[in-house]
Amino acid sequence: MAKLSDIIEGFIKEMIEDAEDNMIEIQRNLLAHQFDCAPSQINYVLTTRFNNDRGYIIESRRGGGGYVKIYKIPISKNNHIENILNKSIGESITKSKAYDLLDTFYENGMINEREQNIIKRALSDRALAKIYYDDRNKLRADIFKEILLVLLNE
Amino acid sequence: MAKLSDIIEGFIKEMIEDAEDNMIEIQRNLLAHQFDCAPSQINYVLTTRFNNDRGYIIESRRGGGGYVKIYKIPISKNNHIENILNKSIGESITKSKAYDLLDTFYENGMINEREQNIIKRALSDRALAKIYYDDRNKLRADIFKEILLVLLNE
DNA sequence: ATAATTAAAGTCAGGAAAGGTCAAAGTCAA
DNA sequence: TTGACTTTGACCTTTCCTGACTTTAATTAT
Repeated sequence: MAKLSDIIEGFIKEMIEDAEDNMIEIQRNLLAHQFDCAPSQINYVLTTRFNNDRGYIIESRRGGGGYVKIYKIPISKNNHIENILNKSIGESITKSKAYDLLDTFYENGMINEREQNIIKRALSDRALAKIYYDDRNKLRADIFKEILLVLLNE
Repeated sequence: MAKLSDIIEGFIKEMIEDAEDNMIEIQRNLLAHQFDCAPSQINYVLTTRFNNDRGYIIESRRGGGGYVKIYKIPISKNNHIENILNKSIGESITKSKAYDLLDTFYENGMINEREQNIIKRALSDRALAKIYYDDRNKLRADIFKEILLVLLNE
């Protein structure tokens, strides 16, 4: 008996395959109703199956006319970066390692100076100062991977 | 099903585009009647879509012969960012408010699309998912402010 | 002139329609 | 039988839209 989450995952993936632009828009409650499950299970599927490690970006809005958009980022250009995403960054990354990677990206012409500055600021200890040291590197990894998907896109 | 408020927003923006002096004058009740909605919905659209942060100024008069004037004001980059830094962000900022500001930056040519996407990813709920909801907006404000400093110095 | 009437626009609380969070309970394989 | 993964439900937040009530200004009647 395949697990429901797997079925929903497959269903969403098919929808994305069929879409022209690697993006779909769903309504959480509607989908939950189709699969006769709790709406929050849709969130579970999204966070476990459509996360940034797997190359997906999610955007959503609440309120009347709300929606959930799922983008699949095509990563073909450079598997070098794919490795970085999964191996060099992983669960956790220090500031200096992150900055090193960004320097490399800059030298390779993947990002310009201004982009480099923006990303460094976003990952800086100052920006993340409120987070306890133990958790900071994990958070930094999350933010970095999310940003990388933008750089990888196309 | 596009939301009515979005449709009204688009309609007003087109009117402003077509105007020579970046200013239009409307009548609230008339517009409400055109779109078959409550007059107060026009106010809702004005306050959510044509506010200061987005670079608009509203001026109106009640009573017979009343009117609503909407001005689009040209915003100078540094001034605008400083205002945002001082007034609109503060200790804490929601995702949707931050995204809204970024949309305005983009529309005014202060950032390009890729920069917009990078910053949106960095401030997304996904990137900050590990942080408990209550603290997330505070962290988002910290990161956003750091990033804005980069945009200021160029 | 003053008062009454009419014609605007503004405010605000609240309902409805979405999606989000988190912890507890359930399931299942090793 | 324990630990990882799944499922659920109670509660929360955001966004949209409306209607009753208020305020202000112009017009008309006295």
